[in-house]
Amino acid sequence: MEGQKEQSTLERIHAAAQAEFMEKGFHAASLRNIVKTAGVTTGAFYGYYDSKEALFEALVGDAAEYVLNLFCGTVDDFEEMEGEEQTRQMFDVSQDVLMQILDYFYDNKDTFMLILTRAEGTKYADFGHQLVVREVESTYTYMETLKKMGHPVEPLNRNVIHMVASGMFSGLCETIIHDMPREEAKEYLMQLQRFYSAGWEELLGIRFGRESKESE
Amino acid sequence: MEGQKEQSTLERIHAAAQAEFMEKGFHAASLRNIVKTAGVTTGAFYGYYDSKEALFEALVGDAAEYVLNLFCGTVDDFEEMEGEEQTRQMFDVSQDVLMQILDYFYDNKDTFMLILTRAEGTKYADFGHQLVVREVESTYTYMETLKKMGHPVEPLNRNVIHMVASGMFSGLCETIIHDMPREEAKEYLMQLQRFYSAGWEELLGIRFGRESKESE
Amino acid sequence: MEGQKEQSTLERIHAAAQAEFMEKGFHAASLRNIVKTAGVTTGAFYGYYDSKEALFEALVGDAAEYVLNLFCGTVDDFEEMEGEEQTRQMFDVSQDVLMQILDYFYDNKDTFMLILTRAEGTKYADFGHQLVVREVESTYTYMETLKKMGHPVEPLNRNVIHMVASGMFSGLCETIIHDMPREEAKEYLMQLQRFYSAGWEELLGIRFGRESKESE
Amino acid sequence: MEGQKEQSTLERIHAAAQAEFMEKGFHAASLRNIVKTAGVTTGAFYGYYDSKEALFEALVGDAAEYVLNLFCGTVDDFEEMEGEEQTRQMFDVSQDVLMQILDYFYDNKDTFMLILTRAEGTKYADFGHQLVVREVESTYTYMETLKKMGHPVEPLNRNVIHMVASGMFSGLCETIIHDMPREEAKEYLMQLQRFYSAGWEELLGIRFGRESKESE
DNA sequence: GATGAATGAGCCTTCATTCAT
DNA sequence: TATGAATGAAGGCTCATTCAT
Repeated sequence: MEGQKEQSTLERIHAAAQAEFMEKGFHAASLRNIVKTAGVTTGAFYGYYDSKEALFEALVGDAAEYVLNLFCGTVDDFEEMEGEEQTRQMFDVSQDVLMQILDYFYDNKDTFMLILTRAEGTKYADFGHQLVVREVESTYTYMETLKKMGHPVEPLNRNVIHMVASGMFSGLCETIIHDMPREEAKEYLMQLQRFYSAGWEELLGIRFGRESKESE
Repeated sequence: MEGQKEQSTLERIHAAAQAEFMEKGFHAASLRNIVKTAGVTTGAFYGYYDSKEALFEALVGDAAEYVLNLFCGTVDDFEEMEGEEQTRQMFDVSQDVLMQILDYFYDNKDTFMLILTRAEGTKYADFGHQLVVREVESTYTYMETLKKMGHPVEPLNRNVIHMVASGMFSGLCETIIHDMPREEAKEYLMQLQRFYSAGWEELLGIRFGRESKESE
Repeated sequence: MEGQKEQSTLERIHAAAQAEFMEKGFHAASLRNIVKTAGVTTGAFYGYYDSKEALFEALVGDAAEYVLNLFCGTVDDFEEMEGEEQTRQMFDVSQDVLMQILDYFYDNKDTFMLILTRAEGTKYADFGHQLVVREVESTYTYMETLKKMGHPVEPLNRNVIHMVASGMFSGLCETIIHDMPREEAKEYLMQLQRFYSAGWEELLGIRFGRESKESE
Repeated sequence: MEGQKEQSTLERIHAAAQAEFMEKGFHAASLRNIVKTAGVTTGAFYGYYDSKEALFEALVGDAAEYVLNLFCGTVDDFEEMEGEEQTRQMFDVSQDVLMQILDYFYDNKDTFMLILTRAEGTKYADFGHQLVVREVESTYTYMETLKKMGHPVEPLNRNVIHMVASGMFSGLCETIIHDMPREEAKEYLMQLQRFYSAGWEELLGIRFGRESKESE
């Protein structure tokens, strides 16, 4: 309270852990190294966390959950729309949520670097896969809806959708992984979205409504 | 001599290593566990390989190199074509090499599961990234060529190309990662290619020649 | 708190290490054996030292450095004297420093047994050689001084001086190596010094000033 | 017989062993390394020798024994002389045997480097000590003889003799250890002998007959 | 005489975690 | 809340030597 310069024990542990996990990955990271860097003792550490895994979770858990919730919530909302409305809104909703995620990634860059590249051996290793799976499910349901609405949609296997969705997520992640500047990344993401929209239209044989591209 | 069932020591080591690496990843895999499963002593193991890393390399090195060479060779050849020829052939060349890679992935499924998902801590951890980088470079060069040929191509930043290429590769990998049947996977990949072609056409504002889609 | 008999962990490690190194030499000594004898685990050991080598150093480092400094300091001081003064004091200074070293050897007998006979594989393996080299340099300088002062000194090659100095040091070490009683050793050392003085006088063709031998 | 270029298996083993022992010392030397360098298999090696120790012995045994016999034989012969004769001959006999040893050292330089500096862990570690002990015994006996002959010899403790003899041997060894040229080494050794003679005369209070120093 | 795969004990070192203080 | 010594299992790896061929 008196001075803001001094970091609390916990803060020092977090900082040291972030650096160590980032440098070596979860498995190769050494807890002893972390506490040494943090300038605390092992005993002190175990007063805060029960294990190395718990420490990793503390570092990334909230952010991961936030994105998961953000994405799933958006998808849930989308699924409650009517079919026509879905087609009309799809592009914008998608663009919106992707942009939000991108922003959140950049707001918590270190954290998501950990999640996306250093989580092998933790339950966050399949973070991306979780998002993709939810996306696939939603897209599949949407396709069913289209069919029910009498639109002649080419039948697509869930696996294709998975492959596409996985690619989209992968592309999204490259922005922070390769340290692209945030504003540029937003540009890229919008281009990527146009790319994917065109792809979906090609595959489904339909056309989405979008404002960002009036022509044709 | 009597039966063919007996495996050689090396074969047993390989089998045990494949299983252990697959289960725990390179770092967490235990050499002691591997040799125990293989039914040999550590000393015996070191008669074959110099280190845990060398063992991993023996398991995946050739296959990784093969794909790298296959892909880079194809890209090299493509880059030596004339601009017009490139545009005409792009789709087919691309489809062809992707199909070859897919086939090779399935011919060596266990191996590529290791490379793609369990290589953290080895030099194969960036296998995908290497391919993507080469692809990006080639695409960028192609864009320059188009520009020189007088085609009005929308200027694309390397990073966007990277994001797209990374997504394509990611999609390709999902086939074996999620254990899709080979023949189905080929179908999916062809659809994915249509998807990506449409995406590129959208982004670049051009149209590729392809037989698989006469209409329009 | 209750009794003084209980040794600390570190003391037990030191004692066990001293015994093991003494018995087998640095290289052949087994850390596992040391910690077993000390009644601790390997982990406990590495809380104190970073390596087997660090343990050896902890056992002998200070003592080795002390003698090195004592000797070099004395030699440095000697070299700052004037030539005449040097000749006059040589015997006494030499006797004094040798006696001091002998005493220090005996005060730390176990330690110097390690340094002098069990240090192969460590940086202390050339402890004696270091002292000898310094002695040789000093003697050589003294010879030059004599020459400058106009004394007809027979020219001696550095190598001869090295051989003599090495012998003197070797003789000195035999006292503790062969477990001679300290007081007797002092007697022997004084005789050895008379021996070496006579040798030098013969070789250099001069005569040192000394009180212990008035006659002749 | 046909070609002299090809080395036999045994010769290659010897050469590799010499190099490995020289580089790392007996204990740290790796037999596997030796056979690899020699280009043979471990099995082949064990056809020649029963152990690493046996190999070391094969390399140095004969030479060590030769010097031991040469020295002890000389001392034995000396001890059979009459007292007066001993005093008269001492210097020459001593010089002669030292020169012979020096020559033999140089004739088998690699071998004696092994014996004198790399034998820790073998029975040759105390090679020097053995020579010294014999020398001490002889000198002590000689002193007794002198006493019996009525010469007023200052009583010397065996330990002093040991210290002196040890120094002499140490000086002798420095020649090959420090790679002094053979002919120079001989010069140095003669100077060393004058040094030691003067020392003994001082200590015993007698005078040896020697030709190399007529004066006085 | 030679092979070379295999042994099995041993090497030094690091790990995440516990617990008495 | 914190200490820090200690645990005990496990890590990858090397050793001299053996033995069926």
